[in-house]
Amino acid sequence: MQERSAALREHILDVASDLFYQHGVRNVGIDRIITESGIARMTLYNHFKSKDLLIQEYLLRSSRQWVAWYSAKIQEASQDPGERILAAFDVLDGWFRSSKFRGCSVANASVELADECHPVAEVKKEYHANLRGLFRGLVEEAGAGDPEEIAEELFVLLRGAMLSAHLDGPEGVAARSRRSAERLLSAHIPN
Amino acid sequence: MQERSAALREHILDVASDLFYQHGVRNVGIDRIITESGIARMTLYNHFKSKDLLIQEYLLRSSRQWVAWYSAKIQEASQDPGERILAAFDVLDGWFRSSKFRGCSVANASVELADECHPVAEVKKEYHANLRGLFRGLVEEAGAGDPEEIAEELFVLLRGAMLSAHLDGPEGVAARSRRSAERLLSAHIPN
DNA sequence: CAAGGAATAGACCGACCTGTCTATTGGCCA
DNA sequence: TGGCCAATAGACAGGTCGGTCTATTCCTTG
Repeated sequence: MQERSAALREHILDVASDLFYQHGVRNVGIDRIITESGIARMTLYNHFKSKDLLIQEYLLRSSRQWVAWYSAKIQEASQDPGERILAAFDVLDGWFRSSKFRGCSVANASVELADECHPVAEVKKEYHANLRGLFRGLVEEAGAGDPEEIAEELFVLLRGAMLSAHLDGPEGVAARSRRSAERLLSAHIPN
Repeated sequence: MQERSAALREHILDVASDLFYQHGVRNVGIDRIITESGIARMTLYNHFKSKDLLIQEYLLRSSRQWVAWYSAKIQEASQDPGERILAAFDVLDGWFRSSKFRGCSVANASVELADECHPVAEVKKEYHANLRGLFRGLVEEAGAGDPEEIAEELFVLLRGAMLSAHLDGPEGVAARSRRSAERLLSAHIPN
């Protein structure tokens, strides 16, 4: 039965992901992951070749999961395309306020692993492409003037909001970013 | 003559600041600072009690210098209060494009030193207060509707722009953030 | 039951880290 | 010239890190 082995691998990745996100990839050592997941050292190294690759897998999974969650939240928030864009910022509030929130996993890891671009760079690329695509889709649906431009402006706004909520706390950040988005859009759709 | 000692201290702080900003505070060890500044180990520890305090002093100095530079650049960019706010984003372009640019030193260090809030927290507080004050002053001068709200929105925009330029490169980021600011303001001052 | 593969505990290695200590050298002032 | 303090080079300690190796135990399947 190799399900057990696969489940164990998932468990390790779960524990590592929590620790990496909560304390940063550089502040969490292999020993801690081993201890908290209750497995043997060699079990980890049998499933993951190195810490760097473990980090890469953590980032890949968490970023994809987040984009999927974010996209779904937006979709179910509203049917109106214009409202959907604004909902993309309302939706952040709950996330920002959750005790687990600690900013963007990809951005954090990119900052922590400044020099060694190896594992993070690819994930960052895919993640940002997906997120940009999501925003572009929303803007195109809403039929605003220049989708590329508006989507990019909203993307920068999202980044600022995530960083602000991380560094200063969640209070009012999501609501304010929604108002910003509102104003950006109203300037783009002048009717 | 204690000038020599003070100058040496400045030199160490200069070298350490460059390294910390360029590669991250966690990715630069004491040994590297010693080697690249050409001083003895004990000289460093005679001037700075610990690496954490050296980091704190680096952040304090660099953040104050940056706010002073940013403020001056904005002041000299335009006399018109409304234009000045927009100039606050134009001005970023040169900085983003400089080869030394690697994002916001305070934000980076805050992410790197996630758990140990000791040295960074105070600096972060002062830095953000100064920057918020700067924006509030600009908005108040321009006489827009709700200075607190607008300044805060612009602040989030600035953060997003700095992070974007850091992670994705400088191309177009400053110009786009200026357009965003333009739209935010035009929505606030509807005349 | 027997065999084989995976998980286990833990010793171990070399590298790196911050910080301390010592013994020596060099420059400034009385 | 003699004395004082700071800077120097480098050894050293204690800790953490990522990663390897081994010997043992457990579980599943034939």
